[in-house]
Amino acid sequence: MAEVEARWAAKWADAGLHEADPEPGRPKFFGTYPYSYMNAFAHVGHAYTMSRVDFRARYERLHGKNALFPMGFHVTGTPIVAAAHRVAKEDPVQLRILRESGIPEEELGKFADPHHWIAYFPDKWREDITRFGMMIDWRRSFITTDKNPYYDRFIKWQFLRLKEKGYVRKGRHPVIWDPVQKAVIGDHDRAEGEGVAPQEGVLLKFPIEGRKGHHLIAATLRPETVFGQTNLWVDPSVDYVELAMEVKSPEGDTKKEHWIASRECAEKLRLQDLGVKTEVQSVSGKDLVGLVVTAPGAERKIPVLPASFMKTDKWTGIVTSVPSDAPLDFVALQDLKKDPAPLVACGADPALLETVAPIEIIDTEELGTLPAKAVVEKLKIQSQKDDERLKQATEEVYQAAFYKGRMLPHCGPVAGRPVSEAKEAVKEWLLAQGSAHLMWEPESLVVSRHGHQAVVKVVSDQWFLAYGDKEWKATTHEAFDRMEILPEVARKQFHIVVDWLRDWACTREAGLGTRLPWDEDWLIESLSDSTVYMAYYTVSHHLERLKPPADDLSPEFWDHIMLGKGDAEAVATKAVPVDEVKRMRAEFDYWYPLDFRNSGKDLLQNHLTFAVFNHCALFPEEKWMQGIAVNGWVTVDGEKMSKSKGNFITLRDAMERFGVSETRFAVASAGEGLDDANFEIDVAKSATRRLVSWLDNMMATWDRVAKAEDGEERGADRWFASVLNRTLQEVDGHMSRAEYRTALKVAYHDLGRDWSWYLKRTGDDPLPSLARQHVSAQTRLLAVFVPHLAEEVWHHIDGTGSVLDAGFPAADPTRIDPAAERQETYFEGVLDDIRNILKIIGKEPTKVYLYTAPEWKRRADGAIAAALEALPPGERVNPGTIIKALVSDPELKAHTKDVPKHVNLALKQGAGFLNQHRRVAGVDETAALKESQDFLTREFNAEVAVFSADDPDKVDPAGRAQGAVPGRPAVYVE
RNA sequence: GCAGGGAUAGCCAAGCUGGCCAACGGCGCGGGACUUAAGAUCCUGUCCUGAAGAGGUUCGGGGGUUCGAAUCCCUCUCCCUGCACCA
Repeated sequence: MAEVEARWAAKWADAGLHEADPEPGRPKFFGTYPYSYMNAFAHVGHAYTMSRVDFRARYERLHGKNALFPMGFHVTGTPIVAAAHRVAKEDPVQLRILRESGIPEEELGKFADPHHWIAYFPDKWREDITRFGMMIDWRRSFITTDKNPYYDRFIKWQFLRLKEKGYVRKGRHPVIWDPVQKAVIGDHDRAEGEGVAPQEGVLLKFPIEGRKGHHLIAATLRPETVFGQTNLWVDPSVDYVELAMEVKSPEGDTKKEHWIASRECAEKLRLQDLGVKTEVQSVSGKDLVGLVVTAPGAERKIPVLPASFMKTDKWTGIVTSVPSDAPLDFVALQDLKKDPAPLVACGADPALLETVAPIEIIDTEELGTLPAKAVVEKLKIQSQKDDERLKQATEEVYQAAFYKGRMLPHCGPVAGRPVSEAKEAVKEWLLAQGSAHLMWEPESLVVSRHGHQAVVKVVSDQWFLAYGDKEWKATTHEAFDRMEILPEVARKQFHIVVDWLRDWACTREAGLGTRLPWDEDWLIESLSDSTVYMAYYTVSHHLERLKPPADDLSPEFWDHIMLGKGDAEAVATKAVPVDEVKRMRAEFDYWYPLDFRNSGKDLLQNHLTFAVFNHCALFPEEKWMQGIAVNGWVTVDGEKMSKSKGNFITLRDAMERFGVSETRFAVASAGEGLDDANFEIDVAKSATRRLVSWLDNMMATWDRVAKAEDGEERGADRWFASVLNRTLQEVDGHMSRAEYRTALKVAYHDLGRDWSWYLKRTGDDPLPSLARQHVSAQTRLLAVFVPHLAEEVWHHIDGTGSVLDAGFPAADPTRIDPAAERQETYFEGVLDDIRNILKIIGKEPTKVYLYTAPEWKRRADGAIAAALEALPPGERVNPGTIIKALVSDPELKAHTKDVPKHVNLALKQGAGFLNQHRRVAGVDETAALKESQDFLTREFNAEVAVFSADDPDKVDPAGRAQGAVPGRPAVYVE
């Protein structure tokens, strides 16, 4: 088989079979796979997803379309650069990853250079994918970033135009930041805290009594609880700092203030651009204890008390205390009241404590109005050091308060409102008063690969794609409504994503990429430079051929190619003359819009949605994307693929181990729809003998029937003709809905089984014309899945052209014959009955007698069925009425005695009766069985006699014939 | 928590516009044929009972609608995925 595959792969390459050029007037199909990131080899997951496009492209081509499937390679972003950097530093983990993917030891060093990655992996991908038989037009391939000046110009054009339309905007944006390296820490650069995002807290300012303009600051995640503040906590053993600030007021002007917070906090305030001017002095925590401050929101005087539970590197190092709703505050306060020594040690008056007590602010229903107290008592928390249980308690209080709680009447502007609303409202209210600011902190600990604890920096000149824009969203919704989405359930998901998508930070400081045309300090981020590049495929091969200076590709050039704006003459250059400009414009216009894009479901909420947004923004409606298909992850034998489990299979491994066609077969069988697909090793392994025997059988069958003439048509022939033609219709439907696994099941497994049954039924004597149709049709169906083998068979039976251009096997609807199929189903039912009897009596038969039902029962059943069908819904049959009607039928007069019994038997089956009656409609049971007598004799190795119960000469040693009913002949074996 | 999707026989997995469903198909397992043998292949069986084609109990738990429910409704339990600035 490997020989067949290699031979055809070479021939296809020579003939340029997979290259597609515009053919005006011929319908086209343009399908794409989102180019993969080039930091590793292709694995079976990639193979699964790209095979969806390959199958579809082949299917469309069989249907006569001019099908284009191009593929590029993505290198934008930081991972390659970061990985190369790690190689340079001889990071053992990184080196092991490369070694394990099969890179020879002596070449490892080359990977210290990012450029080696972007040269090496695209080559390997192309090799693997070509061998895998993907129908790709490689002339159009390219890589991203400024390493490809043409693509670079294209992306610049895209961003320039997006900006003009107001879709690229500048704004502030929090990022996870390494304060020592002074760099953003992406997920892949983290030693700890993968997936952790910045979290917004509300920074509260507490004016110190008697010191105008001086504030202690504390942060809270629950601004709605400000009404319950009773005190502040500071750590007496810590040195805080006093900062001179220039703070933005809500009105927009700046105000000079002094803030006191932890030393670590000061750095964060700087990074977050909150207005730090200078550090005035260091302030001992001890000196802060005993001060009186005004609690913002509550506008109440509260004391500053000592505690030791807070960490100076979290938020401000000062904590506002709400003992009613914060278990930790409650416990700390309890402890301090029990033993005021720490307070006294700071020289403060223990009398301060007298006025401090929890204040009810929220009715949580299940936990009452003092939820912290309730939970602390419930969990029996004794100490403020009991971290584990305090965390649990806090979580429990929050759940109860946020989702079920209501603010009590004295809570100012939010009195009576649900906590879930109050939270946001209080935040806005405090901000508007100027008594609060926003501050960010990582949700949980993040440590960079350099070993530094991350903080949050607010980038102030960050560029965004305005996916939050209402009108843009509306247009995008419209596009999704019109698109073909497979599977259909994904459409709802897309609409949801469009709704919740916010502005997207689209620029980065580091990595590879295209520079923002108007602000060259910034690089366009990888999910943003890949949204409309499918359009670039339509001309990339021309640019590679002409090799113009990159400057020829002005924004106006792209306007003309992509949008048809302006004159070809105006954008033509020496290297790109007018006729070439026209050619490219025409080619874009021919292939666009994109008909189909297939990706894994992980890209649903970012890349795929972005792509539709951007198409809507840049292109006129008729060039919007037409179709998207989404597929699930790939598991191997039901387990998630992972290097550590040792079940990670690259595409080249798979082809090496199982073979090309086998891999394609297993990948097609792996799954469909949004559920995870399962690549089964056994399926891949056993595919060899399956496919070899398929190939041999097709060839042999063809040779046998190629020139033979048809004899008389038999029931089995009509049956198989019907099944075959119905199958062709079904497969067409499944393919069009991207149900490739089902398509393969029906086209290969089911049809193959039916064909075997047909051969068996006819004693290996198929009708030659039908056999020819079968071989020809199944070969063309399988050209989608195992093209090399199908090509081999096709060449054998036809010899001209590729199977890809042989046309999708059309069903002949006139050959679909439900009666013939009913007859076969009937016959199989009889077979089952006989087998069942033999199984129960447990002996080998020597003679089998079959008696079909007498005519009068058939007539009676017709009347019963009619009566049942005429029955108004909800009413029960009255057997008496039917019996009366039947006995008055002159045709049934002779059987008056047997009618009641028959009717009762029939009605006892309930709904089953009607089904069975319909199943044998139009079947001549006696003829059907007689025709199959030879078959039955072979099958049971016994003499088989068929009689009608009406036959006066029947042989009926056991008197069974009377038991025959229509559809269920009586059986007697001896 | 929010959003979306699930729960089917030993496992995987169809069905889910209500009746043709004891429930497609695959794997696994039993029996048989072939073979010196193993493997492969083919046939056959695989919820329980049954010496005549039958009956009984099943499609996460509970309740309901209906002549009839794996399929519709309610409810409970459990599971998966996403909640982003990362390719």
